[in-house]
Amino acid sequence: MTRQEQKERTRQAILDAALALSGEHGFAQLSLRQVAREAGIVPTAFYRHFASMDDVGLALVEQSFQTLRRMIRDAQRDPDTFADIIDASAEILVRVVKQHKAHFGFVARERASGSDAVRAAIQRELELFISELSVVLARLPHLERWSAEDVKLAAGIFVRNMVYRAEQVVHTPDGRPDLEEDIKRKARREMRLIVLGFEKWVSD
Amino acid sequence: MTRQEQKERTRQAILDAALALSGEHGFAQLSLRQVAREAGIVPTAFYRHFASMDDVGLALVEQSFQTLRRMIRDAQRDPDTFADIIDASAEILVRVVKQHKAHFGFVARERASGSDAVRAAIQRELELFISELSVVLARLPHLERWSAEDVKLAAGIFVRNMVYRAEQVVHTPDGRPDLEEDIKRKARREMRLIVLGFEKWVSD
DNA sequence: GAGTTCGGTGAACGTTTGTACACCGAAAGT
DNA sequence: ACTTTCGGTGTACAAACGTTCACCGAACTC
Repeated sequence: MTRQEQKERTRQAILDAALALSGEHGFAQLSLRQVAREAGIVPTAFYRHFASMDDVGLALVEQSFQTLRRMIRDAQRDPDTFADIIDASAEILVRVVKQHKAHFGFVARERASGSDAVRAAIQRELELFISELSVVLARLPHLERWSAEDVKLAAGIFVRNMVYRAEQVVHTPDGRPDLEEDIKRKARREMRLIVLGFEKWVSD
Repeated sequence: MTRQEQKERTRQAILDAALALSGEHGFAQLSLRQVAREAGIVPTAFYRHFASMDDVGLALVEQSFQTLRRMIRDAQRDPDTFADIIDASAEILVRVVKQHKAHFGFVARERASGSDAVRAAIQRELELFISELSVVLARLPHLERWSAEDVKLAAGIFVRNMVYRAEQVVHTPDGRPDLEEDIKRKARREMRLIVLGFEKWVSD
């Protein structure tokens, strides 16, 4: 195994360990030694990869949002998405969040409580996500004539509501399809209610 | 000074210390010794008032939501509230959150990242708040015929959006009325957009 | 006024923490 | 084949942690 491969592997082990452990008691209270132990290395070896735990946090933000982006890309390829964009969104939301509970849980938790650097990084990524959704929304029937600001406002409401429902999915125990269906149903209805406002909004 | 008075005073000092310190690095990473130091007592004296830091967290949740409740009660007394309920809500939101940044910051942070007990307590209080808002919303022109579930759905969207704007206010530096105005404006427009959907919603 | 209650004290313990340092051995560079 | 690079190791130390215990003195009870 080349040195580069091995290094990347250990780096990922640290990230995996941090992500797994942060699910139990929050990222901020992880100790460097704890993470190193879980990653199978000695504490001092940690410094060969990250300068501090804060850097690990930033790397996890990046990794988590890569997951999110992949989800969006795949969703847009799926032909079902265009049949009913709301039904498809609710479906995808629950499925993907369930698949990546650790990443989404991390983002949900650290969005409000992480270090300044981590919080800022998450905030930036979410803004980016809102911008991307704005592009999609702008093509909807009633929104063609809206100002860019208004489209972003609507996208923001959408995204924040989805973040909330994603949090719920994260905290839903596995093997409870009834609870998942309930979340999907609520998410759908919420989106529908918001969309209804679109028709009557007078953009300035 | 009676013993009871003194005890209550120290207890409050612990809560104040924990609230103030948690503003910097999050409640979970506070140490008992740190809080005791800030409160002006010796670590062991802490145990005369709380069994653990977790209990302090629960007490802070209660105190924070008392603040919120007082805000709602006062708002409903204010005659301006009924002139335009949306304008008034945005105004009150920013004013009160600014006045109690520590409490609202605590709730925002711990809502997603606190211990299970603290998170559950906050979740319960927010649900309660949504129920109360539902009662108010149910009297609005278009919502009279809605099912209880639908009213709650709408109230949930409202509250979650306000929580987000409250988070923003918490992170807004003092003495920036321009930023505050911007938040108010966005909050107003978001509420208006959501309300527009009310007229067309068909409740089942 | 004697006796009890109880909030606060101070020393002490065993852990865990972050980080420094010198060192090793295999991969990479020559 | 040599030297260099570098990810990982083991020891070490001072600091902070939660919790225990015996103890003090002023506010309470009677």
